Amino acid sequence: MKIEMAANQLAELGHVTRLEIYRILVRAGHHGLAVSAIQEKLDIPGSTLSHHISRLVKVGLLSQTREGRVLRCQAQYQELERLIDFLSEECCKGCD
Amino acid sequence: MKIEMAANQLAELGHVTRLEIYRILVRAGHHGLAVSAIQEKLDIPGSTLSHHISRLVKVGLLSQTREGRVLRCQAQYQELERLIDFLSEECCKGCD
DNA sequence: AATATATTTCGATATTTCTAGAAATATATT
DNA sequence: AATATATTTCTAGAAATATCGAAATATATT
Repeated sequence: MKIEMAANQLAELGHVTRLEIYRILVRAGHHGLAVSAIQEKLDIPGSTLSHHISRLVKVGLLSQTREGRVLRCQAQYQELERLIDFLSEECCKGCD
Repeated sequence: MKIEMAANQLAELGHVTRLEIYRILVRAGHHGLAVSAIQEKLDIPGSTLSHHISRLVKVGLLSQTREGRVLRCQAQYQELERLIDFLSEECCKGCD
């Protein structure tokens, strides 16, 4: 993973509301949750929620699939894995 | 780990220069590196470097120890571990 | 086609962050 | 004490981000 990509993903996770959204979806499993279900859990305006979700989608941490009127959001687990691998890479290579 | 703490740490890592600093120190091992050594690797003004380092220190991802005129910076590995644990926690609890 | 539901886009304001030069501080050396 | 080295703090302008109401869009239902 390129460092710019890692920094972008970390920055998006580095906001309490977005991290809450992300964690809810990580816990929810591959099937994910509808935007409306997330909104019920968080109690924030739709426009704000939509803004945060779209940022997480943009950096690849979430995906969305439409089911009729409902948009379902899913955590992209393999991206989290790649990000964690990046952070751990060559950890302590020059340890004493 | 509280979510506010995790978000703060992620936000600080979510900046290319800071992530570079942090990765250099993660690779460097427990002994760490002097601020001046980091500056040589990155080629940025001292004030900018100092600003970024102090932000990483503030959220506990780095520590600093003075050795005479030199300030040595170290990655706080256990904080990274805690952060990664937070991100992975209850991962896919409701998987289908 | 009209209406209802779900979600996003727009727009505007408030706040935060980034950057780096200049000045200040801390320690070491002479 | 004077000077040199290492690093931080101060400052301020530019850029980015956060928030949310209003309007727009997409789909479903009647």
